[in-house]
Amino acid sequence: MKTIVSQKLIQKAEKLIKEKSLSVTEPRKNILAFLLKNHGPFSMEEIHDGLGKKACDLATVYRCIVQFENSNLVERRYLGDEVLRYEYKDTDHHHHHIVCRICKSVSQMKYCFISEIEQMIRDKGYSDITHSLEFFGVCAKCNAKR
Amino acid sequence: MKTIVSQKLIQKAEKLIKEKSLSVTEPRKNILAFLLKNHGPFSMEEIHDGLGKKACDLATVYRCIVQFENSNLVERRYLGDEVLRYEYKDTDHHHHHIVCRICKSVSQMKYCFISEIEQMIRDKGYSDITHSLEFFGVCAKCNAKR
DNA sequence: ATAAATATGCAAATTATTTGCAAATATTTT
DNA sequence: AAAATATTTGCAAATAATTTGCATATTTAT
Repeated sequence: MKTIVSQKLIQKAEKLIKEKSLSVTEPRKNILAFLLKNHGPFSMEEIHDGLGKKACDLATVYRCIVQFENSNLVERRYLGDEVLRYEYKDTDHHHHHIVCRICKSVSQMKYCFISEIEQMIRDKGYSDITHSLEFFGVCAKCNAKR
Repeated sequence: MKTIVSQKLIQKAEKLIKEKSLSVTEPRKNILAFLLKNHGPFSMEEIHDGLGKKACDLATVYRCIVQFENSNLVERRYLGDEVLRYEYKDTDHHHHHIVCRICKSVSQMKYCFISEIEQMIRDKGYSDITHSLEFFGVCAKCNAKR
């Protein structure tokens, strides 16, 4: 997945990083540009590999991704195996994934109601469909405390 | 979360293990009985601790849980942190979870459409609600091969 | 341009998970 | 019911994933 990232994407990455008032460094620009170009989601290693000759240390990938996550630039995905993966969080394009249990291919899907979604997935030729759905929020007790 | 597990639950666990034609061992009975009694989901460590004096080796918990998962007795949950958790898979009670981002409390929820669900969660006093939804299946390409 | 603050690379530490193997337990066969 | 076979367990060691300390390099603020 080593891909050449255009100057344009590097600039967009830079802009996004600045908007979150993080310092703009080479590794951060490269990592974010990579995620802008390639949808993913990717594991830490895959991101590291994907940077190719621009590679920074793997520890730096970990540190950058954690920061991007905190800044809401990146979101973490869990796809059923034990690996956590990360992708650029485009606020305008909320979506979910269809993961093949066998070949692990990942394709994207627009959001809609569950049963319609499952039908859609079936229409795409998938079988044995299951899903994982979890909600996160701040509970009443914690809301009362703040 | 050390709880006394009744003889009844041990027997139910035994029955379930037999039905999957796995050999019935003390650690397996105890682990499954614990999951029958306590909803969870729990991490490997939490399960291990939960067994209390009946504790087997932590490695055994790992091995048993993997087998239960393969046999569809247990399902794995990802709740947004980096820990994988496991719970008894009751085929009659498909459900999802609401996880508090702050206190990490977990409560259960019956399945329904997303927007209705989110309203329901809001009604329970949660705020800042997000969710994670992924689908898994066998893709058309892989289906063609088998 | 310089000073202060922050991030990086590298190596080492930590943590989570898996594995090999001998002993123990469970299942199957007689 | 006992013996033979197969499977599982505990323990310790290995592996893999993630995090950390710290000196150096880079970035931002002055």
